[in-house]
Amino acid sequence: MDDLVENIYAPIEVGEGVALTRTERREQQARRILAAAKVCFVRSGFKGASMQEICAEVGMSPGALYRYFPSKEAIVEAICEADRREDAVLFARVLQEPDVVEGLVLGAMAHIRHMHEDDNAKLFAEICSEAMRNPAVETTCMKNMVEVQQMFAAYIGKAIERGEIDPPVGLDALLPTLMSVAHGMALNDLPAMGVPYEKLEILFRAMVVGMLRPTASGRV
Amino acid sequence: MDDLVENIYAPIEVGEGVALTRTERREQQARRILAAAKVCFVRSGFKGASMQEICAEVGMSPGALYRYFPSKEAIVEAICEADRREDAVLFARVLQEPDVVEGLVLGAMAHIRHMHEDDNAKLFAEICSEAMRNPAVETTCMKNMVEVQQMFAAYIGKAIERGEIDPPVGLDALLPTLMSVAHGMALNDLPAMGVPYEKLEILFRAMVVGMLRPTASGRV
DNA sequence: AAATTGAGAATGAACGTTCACTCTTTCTTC
DNA sequence: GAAGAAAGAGTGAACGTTCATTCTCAATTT
Repeated sequence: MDDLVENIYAPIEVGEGVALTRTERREQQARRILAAAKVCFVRSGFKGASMQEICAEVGMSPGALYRYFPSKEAIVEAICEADRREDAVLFARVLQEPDVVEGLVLGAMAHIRHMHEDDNAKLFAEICSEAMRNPAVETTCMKNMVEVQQMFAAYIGKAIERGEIDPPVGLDALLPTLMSVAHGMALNDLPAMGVPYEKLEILFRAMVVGMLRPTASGRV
Repeated sequence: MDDLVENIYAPIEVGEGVALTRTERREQQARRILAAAKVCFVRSGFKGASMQEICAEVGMSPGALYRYFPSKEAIVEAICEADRREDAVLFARVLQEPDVVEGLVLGAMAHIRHMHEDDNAKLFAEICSEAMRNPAVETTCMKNMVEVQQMFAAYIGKAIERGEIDPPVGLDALLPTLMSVAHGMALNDLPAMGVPYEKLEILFRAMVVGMLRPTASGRV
C-alpha cells in the first residue's frame, strides 16, 4: 500500500515483473478507485464522503482521479452497479440444486454470508436509501431485482409444475415476498447480532416450507 | 398554509379563536418544523436536504428555525426518535391478542401498513443507513429494537410455557430473525409493488407457523 | 515530438450557522 | 389602564468552511 507512491508510473500490482499494457493499467487504476470509494462510502455515506476523502484513500490527486471518472455521481453508479451484479451472480448458483426448498435455503444463506462479509450490509443499506431518490441507482437496482426475480420465478415455477410444491399464493406475490424476507435478514446482518448461521438456516428453511408447502410426492 | 405569513404571531392552526399560550405555540412550531423536515429528508436524504430547503418548506427564516433546534443534527435525531417511537407504539397493541400466531401476524401487518403510508418506508430506509454511521441515531434505533424485542420475547415466551408453540430454536435466535423478516417486508414496501395485503398476510402467517410450530394442544 | 498520467493550487457555489436587527407580546409600575 | 421596559419571535444578510470540479503545468511513456 505504501510503496505505491515511490514510482507512480510503475505497474500497480507487480506479479513477477509482468508489464501491463496501457488499457490494463487504466482498468486496474479504475478498480483501485472503486475499492477505495467503497471504503469511504461505507464509512461516510454517498453524500457524506467527499472527493478529497476518496482521493486520500486511493492516494491520488483530484486531477488524476477525474481522469478515470467524470464525476462523483459516476463513481456512485459504478459502485451500485458492481454490488448489484455481484449479488445476482451469487444467486445464479442456486438453480443447480434439484430440491427447490434446499435451493432457496442455499441462496439465502449465501446472500446473508456475503452481506456479513466486507461491510457489504452497510453498503447495501446505503444503496437502498439512495435508490429511493436517485433515478440512476433506482434503475440499476430495479433491473437487478427483476432479473433475479425472473430467474427464481422459472426455478420455482418448474417445481410447481412437477407437483413438488403447492404455494398458497401465485408467483407474482410469492417472489417479491420471498426476496424481501431474504433482503431483511441480510440487511440486518443477523450473524453480526449473534444469531449463528445454523439457527438462521433452520428458521429460513421452516419459513420456506411454510410458504411453498412441499407435497408428499415431492419429498425425497 | 399561505396565510401564515400575514400575521406571523397569530396562532398557527386557529381552532375557533382559541388563543395559545407561549409554550403551546412553541411546541406547535417545533412540530411544524419536524413535519417539514421529514418531507425534505424523504425527498433529499439527511445529508442531501439543506437547512435552506427545510426553512423554505416550513416558511421560516434560518434565524427563526435555529431558535427551536440548535443544529441540523438535532432535527435528524428528533425525527429518528419520533419515528422509532411511533413504531414501538404500533407493536404494543399486539400483546392483547391471545393467539400468538395471530398476534404476530397482526403486528407485522400493522407495521407493513404503517410503512406503506406517508412515505414512512423511505424515511425508514434513510434511518437505517444513517444508524450505521451516526452513533446518536444508532443508539436510538438500538434502544427501540431492544425494547420491542423484549416485549415480544415475553409474549412468545409465555406461549411456549403454555405449550401452545414449540419453536425449533431459542428465543435469542428466533426474535431477531422474526423482526428482521418483518423489517424486510416493510422496508421493501411490498404493497407498493403490487402485492395485496391479503396475500401478504397469508404468506406471513405461513412463515410464522413454520417458525413457531404450533402444537396440537395450542390449536383453537 | 506527441500523448498520457499525474500533482496540486484555484474556483465558485453551497453548506450550516451566526449576527445585528426589527417587530410583537408580556410584564411592571404608576 | 396607559406608558415604558424586558423578553421573545422572526428576518435575512453575512461568515467561514467545505464541496465538486477545473485549470495549469510537470513528469513519464510511446
